[in-house]
Amino acid sequence: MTTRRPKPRLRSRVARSSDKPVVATRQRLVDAARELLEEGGYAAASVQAIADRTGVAAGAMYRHFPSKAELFVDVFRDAARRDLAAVEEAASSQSCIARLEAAVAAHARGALRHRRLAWALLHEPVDPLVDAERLVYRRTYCRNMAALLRQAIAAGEIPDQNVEFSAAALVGAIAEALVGPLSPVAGQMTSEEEIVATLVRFCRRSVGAADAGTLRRVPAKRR
Amino acid sequence: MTTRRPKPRLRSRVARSSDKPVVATRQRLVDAARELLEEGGYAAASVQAIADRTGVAAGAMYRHFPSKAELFVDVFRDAARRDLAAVEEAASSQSCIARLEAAVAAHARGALRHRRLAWALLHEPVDPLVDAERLVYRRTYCRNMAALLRQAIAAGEIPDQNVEFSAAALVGAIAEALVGPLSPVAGQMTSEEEIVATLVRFCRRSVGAADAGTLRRVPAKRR
DNA sequence: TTGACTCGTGAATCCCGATTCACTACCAGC
DNA sequence: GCTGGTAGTGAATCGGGATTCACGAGTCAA
Repeated sequence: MTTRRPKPRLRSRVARSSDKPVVATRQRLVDAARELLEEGGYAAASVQAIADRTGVAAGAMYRHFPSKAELFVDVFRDAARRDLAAVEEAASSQSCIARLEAAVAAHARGALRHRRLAWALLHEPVDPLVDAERLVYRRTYCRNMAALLRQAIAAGEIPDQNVEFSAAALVGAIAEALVGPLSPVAGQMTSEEEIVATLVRFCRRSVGAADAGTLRRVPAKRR
Repeated sequence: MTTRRPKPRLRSRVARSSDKPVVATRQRLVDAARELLEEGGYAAASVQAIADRTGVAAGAMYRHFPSKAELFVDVFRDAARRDLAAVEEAASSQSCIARLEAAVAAHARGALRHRRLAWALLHEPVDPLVDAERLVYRRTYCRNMAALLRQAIAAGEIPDQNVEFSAAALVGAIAEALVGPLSPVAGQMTSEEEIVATLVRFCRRSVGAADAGTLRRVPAKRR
């Protein structure tokens, strides 16, 4: 009943000299959680399961996170950071739509491996705490997309439109086409590249860019 | 300890003559569940809450459904039937894309009221039992959409494309743009009609139909 | 060596919502 | 008035997963 947990008070904490990967556990917990999320969604990621996979006891988690929810905040933050970085890096091409395409493709490729994780990242509801973190990711994702759209409009490569709306719709379309439970894709298409190509084509069209590769230049202007 | 619940054995059961709405309870349970789903998602729809709203005790639910999951199967089936009916009815116009537009618009309008419900219908994960029912709805929805696309292609109104894929992407785009948690829409746009119009425009474009209203006829053919 | 601190253990506990069940209330036909 | 059947009650029970905590063990610095 007395006050346990006597304020962690993080000292300078010189790195251990031992060879065992001491720093690991916290990260290993996050990794284990991510893996479980990927394999069976939030339901499969119980504290016990996470601890088991990490190779520690259930209670150990609470040495590193005040609650399960906080652990997942980290999981989300991690995964989102990676995804956003990949997408951003991809967006460094010539024309604006090319950048948009690259971003979509990068995101798609990431989502195609780790489908469930991508879905969990975007949709699966969890603790409010985690939801808040998810929202950050979503917002960023949409905002990036919207920025690309704005540039493309300014460059006259696509018609004027409500970029926020289009961005949201794009995110939805991507998520659904790629990771929707039994997205029709799975059975029909063979190569990942084919899927990505089809998706990119869809996105291009949806924002009003000229259709195939380089053909047909849109006159710009018009909503 | 003895065997309670002595096999219901449903007799012919002549309707009661009393004036009280006896038939109601079962349906009222379904309605209450739907309302709670709409208000606070699955988390808010506990057996207790449902029973409370219905005005009965928790145990009463089990007179009508073998489990909570089965109740929700009914909820989903109900809501999905309504939505699909509305969409189907709307799809009775002249041109194929007009039908597609009408379907999208009908669905959108339904989703705009009852946002959370729409989201739950499409995305929120629940018992496997309910999930199965949801899948039926989804499949039907995608299939309808795909059928409309196929017709439009045959009629030369939109370019050839992978209809399954486009259908899935459309469903995703719609869901996200309309009911995504804090879809960017909410703040920006005023009237429901404006939202619907924007969405329809987006969908038109994404499948490759000519852009605005009647302007610009697409030559058809090309992927 | 000792004290302070960190990492970890794992059984016990807590929490919370679904489910059960003994019992009551009403109704209909005999 | 009985009897069988259905609808409903609500407290008790169950189950599963998160969280706690008393108790090591290793490790540093004084």
